[in-house]
Amino acid sequence: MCRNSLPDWIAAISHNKKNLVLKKGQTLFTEGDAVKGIYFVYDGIIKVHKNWNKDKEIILRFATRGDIVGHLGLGDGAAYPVSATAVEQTVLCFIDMPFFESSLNINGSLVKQLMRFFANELYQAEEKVKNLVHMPVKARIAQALLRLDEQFSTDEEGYLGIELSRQNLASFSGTIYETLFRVVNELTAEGIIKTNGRSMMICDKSALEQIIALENN
Amino acid sequence: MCRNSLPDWIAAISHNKKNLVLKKGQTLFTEGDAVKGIYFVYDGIIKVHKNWNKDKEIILRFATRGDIVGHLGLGDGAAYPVSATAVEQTVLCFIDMPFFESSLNINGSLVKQLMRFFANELYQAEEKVKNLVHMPVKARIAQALLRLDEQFSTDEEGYLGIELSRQNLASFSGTIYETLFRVVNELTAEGIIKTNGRSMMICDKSALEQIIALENN
DNA sequence: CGCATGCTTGAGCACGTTCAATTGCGGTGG
DNA sequence: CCACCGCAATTGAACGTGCTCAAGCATGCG
Repeated sequence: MCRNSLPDWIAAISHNKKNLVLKKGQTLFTEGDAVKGIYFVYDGIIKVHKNWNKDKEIILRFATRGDIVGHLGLGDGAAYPVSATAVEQTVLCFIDMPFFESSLNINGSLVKQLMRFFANELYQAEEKVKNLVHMPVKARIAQALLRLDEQFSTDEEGYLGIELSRQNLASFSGTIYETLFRVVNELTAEGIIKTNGRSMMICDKSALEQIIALENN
Repeated sequence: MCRNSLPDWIAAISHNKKNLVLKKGQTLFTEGDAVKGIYFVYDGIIKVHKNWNKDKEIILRFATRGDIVGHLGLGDGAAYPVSATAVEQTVLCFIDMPFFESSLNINGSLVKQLMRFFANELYQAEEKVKNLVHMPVKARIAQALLRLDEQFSTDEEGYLGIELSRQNLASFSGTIYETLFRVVNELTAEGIIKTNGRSMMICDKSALEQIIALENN
């Protein structure tokens, strides 16, 4: 269903494995950590990000219920090339690599699903590359908001189902705190989004799409 | 061997399929084209790129002998999200999707290799995302040169085994023609690279690495 | 009550892009 | 053989976006 979920097979694999609970802000693994296995998110939100310079990071994606994390460990590298941190309290299950590999050997359909999943992830990543090169900040932020809107359903009032600090939103948009601020202010002033202190609400989705479209002519 | 090659299995699949020859500059497919199958490069170089605005593009990667092209068609989209164009004369073989899918069903090892390949591609793409966000142009160009150096072996004099127009190099570095120009001039003046009109030569690899390292502190 | 920490805003600056003008060169036709 | 044209290479100057830095507020906690 969601492009990022492998609902059934992984669930089947993982159902008798031990669960893991991460509190908000806790980190699951960090760039450079040795690959031990992969993780399957039952509930909550994990951000997958890359750091440099202590207070600079770029958030590549959010993993939520039904998503997997750490799958880059399936590549040739012996270490994770990304970090994973809980954005809110998250329950996940750890599948050690030997077990996972043997599941892959037994279950051909799982591998195919996984391959397809990777293909979609790659698509997303390359789209992001393109956007970073040719879109101005405001459009990137608009895009980021729309992606959040797709991925996280909204509550009854219409607020996004993810509570993201501005810092995180900035990192997800590929910009810095202050810049994100001014743009969010703009968008709020224009009546396109609003915030209730906790989360955000997109009031005018087509306005966001239009901001993005300006660059794609 | 090379992270981007699937030497044996695909070769086995493809050995009785019809070959295809593309002249320099010819395009294999364009963003939005319906996915018909995937391609396997026997010889030559294909650039995989995304376009917008007629004369603006970003080159995501180069596919060369042993690489596959069009594999994003394996994702959920019905259309290629990228374009593919020959940088020099290229021989490749087309494998239609039904045939390829059935090969995947028969040959579990192939799927696993492919999955691993995707994982590595994803790693590369995410690395690129990071670099675009936090590196200044000069460092990105240095990085681009090093990647070319890795991927394309050098001739007896030490020149890169790829003849890339400056326009292409700019697109690969995520910048524009003029900017690339000035930086290439700088690098030449500093004695780090040189050019013989056809191709380029990296004279001082560690100097390039140092330019990149300045940003990663 | 005072210090610390994070939010907010302002001003300046730098990098890289844009635009335009000039040069160089190869091909073509007179 | 020279003159002209066209296109790509090259350079210069100016502009704008978005980042940096730092000061002003607010909020919280000892």
